[in-house]
Amino acid sequence: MVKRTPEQAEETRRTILAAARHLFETKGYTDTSIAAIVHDAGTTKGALFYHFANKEALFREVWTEVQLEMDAETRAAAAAAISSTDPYAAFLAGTRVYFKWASTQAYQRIVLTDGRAVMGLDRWQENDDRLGRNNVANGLRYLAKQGHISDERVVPMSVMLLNALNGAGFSLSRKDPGVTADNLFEAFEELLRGLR
Amino acid sequence: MVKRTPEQAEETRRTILAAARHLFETKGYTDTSIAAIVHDAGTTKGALFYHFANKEALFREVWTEVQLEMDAETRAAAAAAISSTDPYAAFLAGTRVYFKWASTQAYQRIVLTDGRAVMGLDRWQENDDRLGRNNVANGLRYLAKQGHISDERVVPMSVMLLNALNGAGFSLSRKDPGVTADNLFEAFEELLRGLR
DNA sequence: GCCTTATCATACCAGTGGTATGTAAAACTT
DNA sequence: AAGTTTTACATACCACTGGTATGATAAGGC
Repeated sequence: MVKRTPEQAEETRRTILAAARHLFETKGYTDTSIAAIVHDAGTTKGALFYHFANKEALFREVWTEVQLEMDAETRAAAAAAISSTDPYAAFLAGTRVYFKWASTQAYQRIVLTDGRAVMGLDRWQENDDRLGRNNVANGLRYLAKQGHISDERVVPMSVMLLNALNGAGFSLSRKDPGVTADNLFEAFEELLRGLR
Repeated sequence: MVKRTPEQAEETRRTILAAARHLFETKGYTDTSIAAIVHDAGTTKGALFYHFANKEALFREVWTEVQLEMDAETRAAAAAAISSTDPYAAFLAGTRVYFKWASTQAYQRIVLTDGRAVMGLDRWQENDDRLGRNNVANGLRYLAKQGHISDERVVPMSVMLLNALNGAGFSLSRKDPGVTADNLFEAFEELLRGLR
């Protein structure tokens, strides 16, 4: 049997994506061969190259998948934490969830480490601006509207704060001595509240 | 002629390193083939694999070379800017030079982007801790000793600030609208002076 | 003057991402 | 219902890659 129903085709597509995601996460992009992916997925290269243009396109789909999951979770956390007493509350809740993601191997390898190297900087920016940084910028814009930080600081600050969180995630996962999720995030909070 | 004098051997080694550095900088690690390197260097694979264990080892030497140049320049700038009136002066002078490096294509591709992906996180950390982050940590330790920031903040802050600068470099080189080297660095300075 | 050894050059190899082609079943046409 | 087209793969193949094994030649020590 070679031809499947559309549902079956979607199924093999998802199977390939799942196998690729797992391998990209554990072994990295370059150390993951197409042969290994289709082996784990229980299919062949024919199926893979039918569903995806090439290895990089497959990676981009995995990358986007991870980013969308992160995005949804951080937005939800921020929305749920909106407070009338502390204008920083929603922003901090969102960043705390993002920080949790940035500490996972999946996010580090797929999104942060390999993502930049595999797709060029341009494509990475294009996607990351939309998903990652834009949320930070929106949060800062809200703080600016409340008068807590200055307007023209929003853009440069969003870049730096997002990257600060990425670095914090790396630091945590590498178990730097004397570093915990809590004291890292406290430091970040201090950084943020110090602004004017 | 196949055998050379030691000086000639060193020369070919340097030629290979230079060709590799140029290609890694302009085309990236994966899009640079060994064949292209030895072609540009005017030698053969035999010479390359005699002088370097493998492609990754060659890359690591290039990486270290770039990092050492950056390190020397930032240290010099910081040392030259030590001031009795402003305790932040030396630190800011050093970070300003680092920021300039972080805006160059060479540093972005070789050190920041490909570096993490090619050598694993472990090796990258190991080297980056020594060269990049350690300088930031030392600067912060100095500020802590003066009582401007708290001691236990030094480590987490050094991670976050270094990554903030990296991000700033990316942002600058991608020409984000309304972003200049000056206003980026002013934002960073504000971030730093906001600490206590 | 011989022998060892450093410094390459060349031929070769296994594995890689990617393509061309074959093929069977589903879906559409009439 | 039969025939045709198209989808969803499977298989065989290819150019190229990093890396290795082997060969060659001159330098340097004895």
